[in-house]
Amino acid sequence: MASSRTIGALSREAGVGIETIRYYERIGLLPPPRRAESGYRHYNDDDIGRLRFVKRGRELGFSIDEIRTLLQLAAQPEQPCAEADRLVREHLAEVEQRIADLSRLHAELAGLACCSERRASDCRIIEALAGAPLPHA
Amino acid sequence: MASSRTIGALSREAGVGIETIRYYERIGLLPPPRRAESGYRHYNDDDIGRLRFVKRGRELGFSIDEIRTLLQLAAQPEQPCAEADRLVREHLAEVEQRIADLSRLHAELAGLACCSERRASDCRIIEALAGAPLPHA
DNA sequence: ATTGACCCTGTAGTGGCTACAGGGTCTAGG
DNA sequence: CCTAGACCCTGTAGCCACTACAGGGTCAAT
Ligand SMILES: [Zn+2]
Ligand SMILES: [Zn+2]
Ligand SMILES: [Zn+2]
Ligand SMILES: [Zn+2]
Repeated sequence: MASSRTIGALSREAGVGIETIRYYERIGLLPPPRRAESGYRHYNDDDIGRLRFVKRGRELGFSIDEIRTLLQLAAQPEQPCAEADRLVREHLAEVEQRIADLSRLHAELAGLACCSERRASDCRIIEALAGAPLPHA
Repeated sequence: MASSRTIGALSREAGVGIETIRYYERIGLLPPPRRAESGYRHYNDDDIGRLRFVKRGRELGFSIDEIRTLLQLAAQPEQPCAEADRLVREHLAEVEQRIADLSRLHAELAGLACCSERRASDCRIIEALAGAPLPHA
């Protein structure tokens, strides 16, 4: 017995918003589901699987396009998975880059804190933004 | 002699794109500059200062709204700078949160790597996305 | 029959730019 | 004086990945 569910039920089962599901369909990430006579969408078990796949991909920070590729790879079970591996490595490098950027930012911001006793004209934060040279201590 | 420059010159001096400068003006982050009879914008030295302030703020990851607030604070030199300090702390917390999120992501992705010798049907990456339980090693 | 939960389409908004299209202006060289 | 090319103008649309309506139709229980 293949179970069938409306978009609301799918939304609850997969933990993805209704609007988001319709958006994924619109951009071709999910296939158009069967429709009842009323026009209501009806989803089967494969559809949950696919949507959960997308959700996990997003949680891992993959872009929609990267997920599109991963879905294609998953649909060709006999092909070697080298490309999936490459994609993960590439994405890992992106994440590392973002962490490095944010860490640099963090250090700069941490160096600015704690001057709330001054007037704005002497504030280190304002000075740093306005371009006054900071003492290089 | 107050020097005056067109938008192209300002763009080069501040290191901010022309389209971006016009965008900042449109959203009220920069004041509308003097105009020549031709309609060309002309900027003075204060305008460079303000634009550089904005640029540094963006480089530090502040949102446009945060920069708006910082600009207002900088314009009131007699006020105490407690609010600027609070804003920086708050922003620092945001950055820390983002780093934490990305680090979690990084760990998960790193745990997936290196299976390019297999077929897609056995690929750990595909399995992990499809929801197959990973051995908890 | 009515209520209220659910569903539909289509459009517009978010942030922070960026990229045109389709024009006008300015300046240096010939 | 004329023209080429660099520069400038406005207005609009696109990017990403959603999210939030407005204005309607459908379904199940009472
Ligand atoms: Zn990626
Ligand atoms: Zn201060
Ligand atoms: Zn912030
Ligand atoms: Zn693999």
